[in-house]
Amino acid sequence: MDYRQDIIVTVDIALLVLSEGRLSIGLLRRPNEPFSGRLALPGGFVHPEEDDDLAATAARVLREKTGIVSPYLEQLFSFSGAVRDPRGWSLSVCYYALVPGEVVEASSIGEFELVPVDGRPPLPFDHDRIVDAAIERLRGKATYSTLPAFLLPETFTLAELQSVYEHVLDTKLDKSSFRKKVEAQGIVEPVKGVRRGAAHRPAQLYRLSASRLTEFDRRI
Amino acid sequence: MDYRQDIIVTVDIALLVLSEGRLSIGLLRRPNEPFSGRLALPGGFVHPEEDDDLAATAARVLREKTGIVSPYLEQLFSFSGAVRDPRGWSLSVCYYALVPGEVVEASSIGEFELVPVDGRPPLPFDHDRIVDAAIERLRGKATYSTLPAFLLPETFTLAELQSVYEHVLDTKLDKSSFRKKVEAQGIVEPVKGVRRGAAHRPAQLYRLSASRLTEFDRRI
DNA sequence: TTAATAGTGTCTCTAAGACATTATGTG
DNA sequence: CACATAATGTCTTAGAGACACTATTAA
Repeated sequence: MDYRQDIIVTVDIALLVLSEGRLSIGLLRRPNEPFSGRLALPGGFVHPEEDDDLAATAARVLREKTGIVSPYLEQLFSFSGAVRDPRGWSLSVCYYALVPGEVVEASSIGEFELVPVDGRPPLPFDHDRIVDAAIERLRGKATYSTLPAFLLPETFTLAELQSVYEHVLDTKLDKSSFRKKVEAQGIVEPVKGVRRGAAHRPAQLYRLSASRLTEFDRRI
Repeated sequence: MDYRQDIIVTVDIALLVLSEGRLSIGLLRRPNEPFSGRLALPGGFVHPEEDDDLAATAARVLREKTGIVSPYLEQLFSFSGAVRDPRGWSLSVCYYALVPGEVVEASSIGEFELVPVDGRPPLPFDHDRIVDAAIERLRGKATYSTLPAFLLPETFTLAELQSVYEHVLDTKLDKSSFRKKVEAQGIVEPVKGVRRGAAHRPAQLYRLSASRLTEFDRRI
């Protein structure tokens, strides 16, 4: 029995970066049809012989198309249907990646562009829905996890950490409350070194206590 | 160009029900190979001609295989890889459904079985991972949304609502605090009628203010 | 010294938790 | 009436928010 179906299976990746204080998305100019020449999310086909699973596909596609190895790559959602791709009934398993700005600047290649998510050009396929879903996921998890910290380099100051939460949640947070929360949840630990250079008291550097995502204590 | 790939695309559904006070999963005895005769999640192939998208596939498969039309059906995760299905490299887009016990009893058909999630038999494929992911999703959302209420019939008492949260979260909640929370979030509204029959004061009946999932106010 | 941000302390207010009290039905 | 659960109130405590105050650097 032949189980092959007429479904196009792809992986697309929403690469989120904080660039110049704005939440931005990584886009590539498409070299081929459909939508040749348009900016779109990096994506590609699954290579069953090469990829153990779709997470491997996502990491490979991101690496091959942008040169980036992301410290945070999570499955977002699978988008599907008859009309989202002009080639036919398609299924795109989408991932989102959070990357420090420094990583993008160090390893970006070719036709790669960072565009602020607000004010981005309309994207082909249903890529706008994908970007919106990625932002919503990031926002949602930001209230109860260390997720936004993955937009920062490995060490950071508490002011930088607060700032990234503020940008992601699009709100101002109180410095004292934020620090008390961070302290209570034990999500960061100080490292040797301070950030100096400005005309004020230097700031202690920290890193995440756990290298992977941690969720805050929650109760109903 | 032929975009067909050697990937088996299926949809599987984790049907969660509160049955006799225990969180349970709906299983079907498989009529065909692989794993013929074993209890497994309801699942099926995508029918591109018939299904607008995978959500439609999920609803159709659930209806055809169990007779159930679920009031809550949400995409869970896509599981993939070379080894999870003996037929080859496969991709299963999984959904989870929450259904009131009454709906299952009214419309179940054939070889359908409800099994408590604790103490279920080992499931074929990677269906145990899928069930675990569904429970984890339900638990996670229970702390900040009305999700557990979809395990109840349309009208319910506050004691029943509290009980379903307690079963899902596997914890005891304080009656007074729970009611204050429910009141503050405005997630339910009273309907005409009370639940009587026991030797004590009758309980007011309520329903969800919004027919769809609502999330509680959260802050970092 | 001044300006700027780092870092901490204090007060208030909201809400969760523990637990008591009143309300209202059935047997 | 007895008794069970519904429904509400009270007190305590934890934490968020607002904001003041001290600390430490570069210019």
